[in-house]
Amino acid sequence: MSRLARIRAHRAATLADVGRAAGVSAMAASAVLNGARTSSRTAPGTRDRIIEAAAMLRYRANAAARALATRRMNTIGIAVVIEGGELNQYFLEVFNGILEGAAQNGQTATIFTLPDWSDASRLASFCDGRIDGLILIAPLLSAEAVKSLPDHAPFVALHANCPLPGVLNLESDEGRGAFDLVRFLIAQGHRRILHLCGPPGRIGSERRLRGYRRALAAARIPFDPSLVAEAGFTIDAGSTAMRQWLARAGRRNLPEAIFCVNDGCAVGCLEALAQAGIRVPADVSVAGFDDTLAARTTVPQLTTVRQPLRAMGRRAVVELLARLNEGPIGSGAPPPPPTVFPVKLAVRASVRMPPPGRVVAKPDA
Amino acid sequence: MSRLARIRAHRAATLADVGRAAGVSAMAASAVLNGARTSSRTAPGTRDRIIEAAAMLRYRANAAARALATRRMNTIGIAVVIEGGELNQYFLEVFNGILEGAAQNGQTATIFTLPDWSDASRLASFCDGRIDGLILIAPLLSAEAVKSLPDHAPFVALHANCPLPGVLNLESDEGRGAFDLVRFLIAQGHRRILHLCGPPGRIGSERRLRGYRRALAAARIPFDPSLVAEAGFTIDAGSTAMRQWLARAGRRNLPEAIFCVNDGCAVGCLEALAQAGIRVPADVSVAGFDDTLAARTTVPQLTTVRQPLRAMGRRAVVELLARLNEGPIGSGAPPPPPTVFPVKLAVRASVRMPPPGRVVAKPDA
DNA sequence: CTGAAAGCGCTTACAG
DNA sequence: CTGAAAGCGCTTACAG
Repeated sequence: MSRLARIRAHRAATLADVGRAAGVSAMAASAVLNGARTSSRTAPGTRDRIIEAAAMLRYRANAAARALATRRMNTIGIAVVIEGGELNQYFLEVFNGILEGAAQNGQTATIFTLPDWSDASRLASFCDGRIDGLILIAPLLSAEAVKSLPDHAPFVALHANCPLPGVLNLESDEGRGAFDLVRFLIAQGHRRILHLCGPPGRIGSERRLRGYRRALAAARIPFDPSLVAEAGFTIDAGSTAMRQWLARAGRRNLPEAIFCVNDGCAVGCLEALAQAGIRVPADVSVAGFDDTLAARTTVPQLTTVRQPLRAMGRRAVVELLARLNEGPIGSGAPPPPPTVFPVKLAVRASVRMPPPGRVVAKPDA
Repeated sequence: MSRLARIRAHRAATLADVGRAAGVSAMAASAVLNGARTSSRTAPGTRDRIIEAAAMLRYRANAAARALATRRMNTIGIAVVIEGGELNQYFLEVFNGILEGAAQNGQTATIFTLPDWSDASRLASFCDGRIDGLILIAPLLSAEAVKSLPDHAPFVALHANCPLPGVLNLESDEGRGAFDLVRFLIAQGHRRILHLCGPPGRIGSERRLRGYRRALAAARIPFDPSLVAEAGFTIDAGSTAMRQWLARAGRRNLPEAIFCVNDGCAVGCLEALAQAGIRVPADVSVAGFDDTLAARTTVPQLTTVRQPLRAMGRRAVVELLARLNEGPIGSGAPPPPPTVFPVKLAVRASVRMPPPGRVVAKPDA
């Protein structure tokens, strides 16, 4: 196809076009423009002519052709479930990290959204050459389902619900975070602490609940089952659960503090409290978990537990690329040991501080 | 390569593998498995054998090879600037819409993040076959810069700062939204209305400011330049601007209402007011713009102007695909007329309602 | 230092 | 109804 015809058809210039313009073969052009290894094999004069021709024609190597030849698309896939039709804030933070990591490594990221995790074959269908590997965001997959996934693309998971064969799992020390947070609430003088917890069967829910119970035990505060109410990870879940709890327990039995399973839940909780005319933190302290953007957009801002979600996203990319370069591991392999990221208390205005001068008993002294 | 060797190398099965297993040519397999047009050209028995073989081998058409042959990757690119290292809430809403639209049309989406809009050649480098077209999110590009973009991939913009040659621009009726919002504030009895505005030179800032001024004029309220303070589109910008305004004007000169250029700015404004011990809406009403998630995570929730950001994201996908199928338009073409989406007032608790029974003068009666 | 050849895995006319 | 051939645009050995 002539250059003119190509322009008519609005096609991008090819290596052959560049070669022709520079009076060399497409191959020589390839070596100069894209070859890392053989970049010095070309004579300087030829080299310059090729580079000039490429610039003039605005040559860009076609990614599909290159991928076909090299078996690398330089694209990372991200599989995430959209709940309630919305990407949540947790994902936004992780995603920021993944994008950073990808950019640093010359990769781009493609998103695959799923209605739920029930259909593992949809995951398999993503591994068709569009991506080199896949990051699973908080997957609710069984080990069995993972075995049916193709083994020519590596997988890395963030906050997987259970160990997955051959899939590296990045998690954070949620139990510790919940423990530290509740211990902090106790240190502020609170003893009657309501926990709006997540759905059962979710590892995140369970770890946070266990951290709550351990902190109570450490302070010798007896566990009161009526102070645990099932909510969930969304704003709606938080506001509904809080409203129901208030209706049941009555306003006179207000807890001193509320530990919500995540920031979204805490936002809903704040909403329900505001509607009931209950002030935060004057009447009751509220805390969340995750330290997503939502924790800084509430007024008062939320005391919460910071998960290093961006760092985890970046790390997921690095691990994926490492696996890609190592070659396949095989889904018959045992789950690699998870990588656990530390968490950190983020103290903000939603928790009432003890009045100055008042001596507060150390919870675990 | 034999099937065994392929397994060893962890390669996916190819059309040739499927053909071999079914005793037909790769071509026949292609017609059955991927051919839309010629799906009935194959004899039923052959057909079944091919389908069975494909299932057994877990065949997936290689996307890179298919893209090379068809010139379609079935992937949409999204170009967005990350400010302050973070994707903002505006983008999250638009992105949700794009993902929905993409999923409905069998497309996936790839994100390209930019540090700023100064380097149009980076945009060009995305159009290398990885994507079929590009959606520009709030681009700050000159018409000149757009002319240097390749014309073998279509572009669609959301909230472009100026008309872009050959690029469809989706915008919303921001001026009208600001007018309606400020008229509403006036209808609630407010006359002294502070506007925390956006940076100059940004079309969004200017349209909102103009809407504000038109609403004042319609109610015969004289424009007071000391009631406009430059803030910006972020939480920090809002809180800084509000703090400075309070320091300058003094607490005795509090406005009756504050119209913030967007929700993020309003969150910052609420923060500054809370720190100063000023109650919302008892002491002052506050309103935002955009109706992002942040508008529902503040206490009290924000009165704001709803932009149909998700619908706009979905539409961007549809328009892009339409252009893709029509064939190229050429960057010499004049900017197509923009598509303007309607906006809608979202009334929430952050604006004080007039006491019941009190008669409020209609602002434009 | 340079080019002709083969191959990546698919699709699209074109023959039979 | 089915297959052999050519081509998409690149890279990777292999000759000269």
